[in-house]
Amino acid sequence: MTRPVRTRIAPSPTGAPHVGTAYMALFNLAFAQKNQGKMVLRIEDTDQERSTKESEEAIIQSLQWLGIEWNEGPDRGGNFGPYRQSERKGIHSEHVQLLLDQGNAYPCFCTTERLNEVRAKQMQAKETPRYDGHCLQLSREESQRKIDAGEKYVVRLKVPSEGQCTFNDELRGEVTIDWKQIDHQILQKSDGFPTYHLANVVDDHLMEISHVIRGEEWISSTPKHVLLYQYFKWDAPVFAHLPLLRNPDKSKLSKRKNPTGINYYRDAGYLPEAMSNYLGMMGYTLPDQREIFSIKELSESFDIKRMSLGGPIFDLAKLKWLNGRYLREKLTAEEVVRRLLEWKLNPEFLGEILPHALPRLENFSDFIPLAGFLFDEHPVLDFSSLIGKIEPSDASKLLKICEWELEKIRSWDRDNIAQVFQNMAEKEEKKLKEILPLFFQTISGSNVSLPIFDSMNLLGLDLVRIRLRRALELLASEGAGLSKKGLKSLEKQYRLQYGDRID
RNA sequence: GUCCCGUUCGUCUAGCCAGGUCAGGACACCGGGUUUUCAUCCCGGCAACAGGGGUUCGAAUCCCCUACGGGACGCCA
Repeated sequence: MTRPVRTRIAPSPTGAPHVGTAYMALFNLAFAQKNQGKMVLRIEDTDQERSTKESEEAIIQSLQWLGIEWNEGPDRGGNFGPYRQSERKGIHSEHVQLLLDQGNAYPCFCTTERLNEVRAKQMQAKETPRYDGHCLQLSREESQRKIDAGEKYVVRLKVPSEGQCTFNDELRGEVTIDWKQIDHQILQKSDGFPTYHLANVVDDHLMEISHVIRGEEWISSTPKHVLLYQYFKWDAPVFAHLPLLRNPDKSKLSKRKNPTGINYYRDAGYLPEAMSNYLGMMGYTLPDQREIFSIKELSESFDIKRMSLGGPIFDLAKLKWLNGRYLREKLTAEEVVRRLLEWKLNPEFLGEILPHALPRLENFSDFIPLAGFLFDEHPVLDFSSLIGKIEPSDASKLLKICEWELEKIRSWDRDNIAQVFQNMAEKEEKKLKEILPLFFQTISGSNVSLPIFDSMNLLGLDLVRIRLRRALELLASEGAGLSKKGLKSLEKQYRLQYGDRID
């Protein structure tokens, strides 16, 4: 008897909703639907430092925008809850305890410093960095004494030191990895929260997930998961590792090189059905080679074996073409009008713009030239207007720093944005007035426009970022860009002056 | 560096598993037509089996090696 098909998507709520998440979700959904199964949304918020409620809400909202529906999740319940890992901490610790009792896991008291040293040494010796088993030598009594004395510790997975692990990947067949390559993975952090590996395996099992369909990046840690299933004496699910979406330079899709936020595409005026259609054709083609299809059509004929394994490059040009076809062929004129109104031509958004525009208006005709850039995917820039009186090389530097600094903003609002620029002017020992024209041009493509901080606030980080990048590209094409070396030294200097970057 | 995964036009891909069609389609690009402009639409063109070796009458397809690309190597997921 085969078990009912249950798939899951397990995003970590640590930032803006990512197209990669949507990509995986789409195929998990298609697979579940094709097999009369269910899809679960599980929020993996075991990283207490970075997880936020806002991010969780944003992820749920943007997946829904795309038309991706799940059967069970924190927002709608189900019989296998809770669906938020932070609420399952007790379950996870019980399982960690079980492993400790079995002797398949052990407490580790090593300091970060020691671990770094060991790692560095191994790298130098051209070995795969791996925990050296230092605390494995501790007797149970010794460990207990340390714990009782209040020493901080983590729990590590005991991994065989010889032999190899072979598991089956639904798309690639057998994959074999030496146990020697596998680290004694931390299962429980010193804050008592489980790591991904433990929580993921335990929850997948308890939620009766039959097929784990996830990104290729997980292949190398699958042996850890397989081992956990063995230790717990559970049947492992079927694993299928999908290719990763790529930047044009073939590296893993990243916001530094591509808009990766789902909301970017919404805000830039793409249709959700075009977006999910486009994602569906990354690495997959319907048996009849149709290019225009809905999630429902994708699901009806979905065959996971048809996935291609080479990482597809996320190409804006084709997405744009596809979106155009939806606009022209799939929607009626009335529907397009309605969508346009829903998008940005609604009283709420116009109402937010108006207070900034009104003092500058003499008649309605003035409105569009003034505020049009808020509706652009990005404005067309002109080199000499862009740099104005500023040194071109300074311009590149400021734009880059601005990008890094804006990414640090926890809550995107006018005041926090203004603060970034105040701070930047101070650190760069320039007057705000001197550096701002550059950003007026970058954001609006003009120096006759709305107040810059409010404009940025209205645009949102994603749309601001692409403008910064466009400006940077223009400068580079005029020979005023940052060289690889220049970027490196700028980053170093930046860290000193502004603190670490956030990725 | 070590291990794992991958590789068909610039890009997304069909074909591969069950060897035998001028390697097909789409985006982009170029050219032509329709359109009072532009866009749409239509027609045409450019363009790929990473390299080498094997198996075979025959290899994009099966096997091996090399190269290249990617991913993983965190008290992130």
